[in-house]
Amino acid sequence: MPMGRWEPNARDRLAQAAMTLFQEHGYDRTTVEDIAARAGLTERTFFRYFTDKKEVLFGGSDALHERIVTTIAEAPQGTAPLDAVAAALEAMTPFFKDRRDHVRARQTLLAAHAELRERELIKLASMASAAADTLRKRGVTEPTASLAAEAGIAVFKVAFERWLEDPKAQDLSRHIQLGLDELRAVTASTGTVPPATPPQRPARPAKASRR
Amino acid sequence: MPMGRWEPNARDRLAQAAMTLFQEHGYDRTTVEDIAARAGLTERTFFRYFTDKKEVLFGGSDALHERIVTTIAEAPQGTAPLDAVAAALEAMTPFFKDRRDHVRARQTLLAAHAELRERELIKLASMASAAADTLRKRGVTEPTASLAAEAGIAVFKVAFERWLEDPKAQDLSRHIQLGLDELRAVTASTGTVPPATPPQRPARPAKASRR
DNA sequence: AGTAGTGATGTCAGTAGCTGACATCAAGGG
DNA sequence: CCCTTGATGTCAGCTACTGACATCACTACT
Repeated sequence: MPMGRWEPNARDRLAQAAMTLFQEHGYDRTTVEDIAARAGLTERTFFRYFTDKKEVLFGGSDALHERIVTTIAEAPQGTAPLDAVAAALEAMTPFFKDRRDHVRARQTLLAAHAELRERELIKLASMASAAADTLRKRGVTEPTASLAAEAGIAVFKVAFERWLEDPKAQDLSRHIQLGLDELRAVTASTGTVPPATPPQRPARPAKASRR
Repeated sequence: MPMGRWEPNARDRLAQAAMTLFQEHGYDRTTVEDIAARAGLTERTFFRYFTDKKEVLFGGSDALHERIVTTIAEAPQGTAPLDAVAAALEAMTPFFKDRRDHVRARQTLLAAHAELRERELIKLASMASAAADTLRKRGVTEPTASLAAEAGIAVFKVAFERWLEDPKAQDLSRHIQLGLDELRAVTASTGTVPPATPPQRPARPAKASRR
């Protein structure tokens, strides 16, 4: 069984080399050439696999993207938009399960580099947009589709962050559920008519005010 | 009254020069040197005012940021989190009023350049984060604060987009109001129980490759 | 077998975004 | 009148990224 002319999995090798070097020497003190060299390739080849130096940290995002779309597309007839989105968020969790440490290391990098956070945000936005598209194909109209999708991503962002920090290490899935509940609570009973009964959590007892 | 040694408003001149050149020749065929030259300055000086070539398109964002924070901080005691955020969104609208054409031209640029959209997204995220901080100072706990803030930004994104496309040219303010209402509708009455009546017909699950 | 094609990679040269270090020079204060 | 200061200019350099072209093992077809 002759091996190919080149070592296989160039893409993965590059991604791994990058992650290692970023952690060892920091993001900006690692040049693309360094990464390529460590993977046994050249800079030019790196840019054939990744459009960007940043992109090397976002390998799994296509798979996530697809998972979201198919999950929403396959939701049972009559599922409410936000429930379809919730199902999609749920369907994302396996990608992170048992990888909390790895994910956390990645987040540390993102926290230190705005350019990387920018990339993360546009990936999330692109997922929201795809989710909205899919909802629209199911007959959901605007602005409902976009709002359900964007709200879902908002929940995911918050849940994800809390999952990473959770000392009790509860499932991401659990945090998503909590986030959704909290979103419903936050949007319920507000607007022009204040609730008769104060919600929960009065840090400072205050008189009800209207707007 | 002798003028200063240099023409005043270097920053504004740079921003204007950039906008003009971007529209005339496109974003990436305009070099920073071009921009600086048109403003009667040098490339080096450009980078003293803007960290980035991209940043030159995001001049007003600090003012917006501040407006959000102060509006939330000054909301009456007892205002529900989402209502405080809604007030902040409302307070942003004057920045755009009567500038729809200019804003639209800017959006055209963003639409064509992912790097610019990334920057826009991180600005919005930073506003959400600031809004959440301010809510927290008012005694709102996590994850309520973050969710209210992120949901608010989600509403703003959708409202903003619809405002730009609205053939009836209704106020941004109006679109925000509609967005908030729709958000409340989307999050209400959902959860585990789907509605009895199915919505409209979905399109056939089609093969679509994104990205 | 011989040959032509294909695909992943390498080589090279060039552009432009961005930075650090240092120079300049008018305005204002003492 | 000198000294400081702040906005700008000059210069050199790094590196992310791109286009054009070369290479060369492997494949497929004749």
